[in-house]
Amino acid sequence: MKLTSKGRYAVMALADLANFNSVNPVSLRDISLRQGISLDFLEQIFSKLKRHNIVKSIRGTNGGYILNKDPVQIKLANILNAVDEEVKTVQCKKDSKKGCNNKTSKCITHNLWDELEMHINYFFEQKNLKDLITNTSEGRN
Amino acid sequence: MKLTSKGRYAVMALADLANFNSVNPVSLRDISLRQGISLDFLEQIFSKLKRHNIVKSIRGTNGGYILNKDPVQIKLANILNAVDEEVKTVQCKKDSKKGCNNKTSKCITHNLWDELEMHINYFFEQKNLKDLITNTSEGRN
DNA sequence: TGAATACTTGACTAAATTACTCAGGTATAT
DNA sequence: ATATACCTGAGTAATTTAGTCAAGTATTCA
Ligand code: FES
Ligand code: FES
Repeated sequence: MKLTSKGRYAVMALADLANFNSVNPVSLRDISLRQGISLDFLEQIFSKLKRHNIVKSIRGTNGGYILNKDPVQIKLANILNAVDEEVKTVQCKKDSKKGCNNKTSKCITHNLWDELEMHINYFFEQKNLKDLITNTSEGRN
Repeated sequence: MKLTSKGRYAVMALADLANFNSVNPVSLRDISLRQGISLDFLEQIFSKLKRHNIVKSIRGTNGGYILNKDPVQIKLANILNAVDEEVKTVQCKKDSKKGCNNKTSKCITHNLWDELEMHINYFFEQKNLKDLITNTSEGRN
């Protein structure tokens, strides 16, 4: 049960972006250098974040990305969903009547895993980017 | 962020075992057939469960496994820990001072992931095998 | 205008992990 | 004796992850 780099990097990069939340766009190159994340990988990630309207892009010299919404409105759930990081606790198909290993009904543990999934998703729904900025006690806002 | 088969199967198999919680041991062959899990894979899993004193084994004809404790005392956390399914939300070393990507300090998202890890582990601490047997109605204390 | 910057896109690949299988063995009941 | 069923370690195919690589396009500024 672990978080992928893609998901972690997406949040990390957006936290960086939120921290430098000035009028000026922030280039991926800067984020790459500050956070030690591969530029090419960041590009993949931001392409998805843009498609999900979490960031806006500005091309050309002095271009970069800026947040498309107020940090408080960007939930962790939105970010992770954008980069296809999904919480998956069961093997069986969600909408199918079949259970694990193609059995004809849902198994005895199915409800448990559903509960777990909800439990985790609740966390992602509660937390937003703003929480990440103000939590650092860096005294900046 | 997903649960591995090993972890899911371990819980599934123990739930099966708890359901047939008679005086007689339950063979892995039976569990394999009932739950559709590979026998060889089950043997790997039960070897670990036994090493962690979650089950007891009885060899020979009519042998099998029985629970080593009352189902209410077997927490999900114990089971998952036994089969090496660990919750891992960060990349950085837990006890090191270094952060992600070998940076000199913990990154801005570190606390968030720690919180998430605690949030998930809390779930695993709360739930036990008994919850899985007497389930059906959401009798959460 | 032209060079530099920085976003855009898709394909590709090495490394790691997962989910097993396989090939032996040992203990016990009948 | 034989069948049953636990026990152990090594090996391996399939999948996923974590990127890289290559070839663009748009914008700014000197
Ligand atoms: S987890 Fe859904 S049927 Fe087993
Ligand atoms: S998650 Fe621990 S330093 Fe980034």
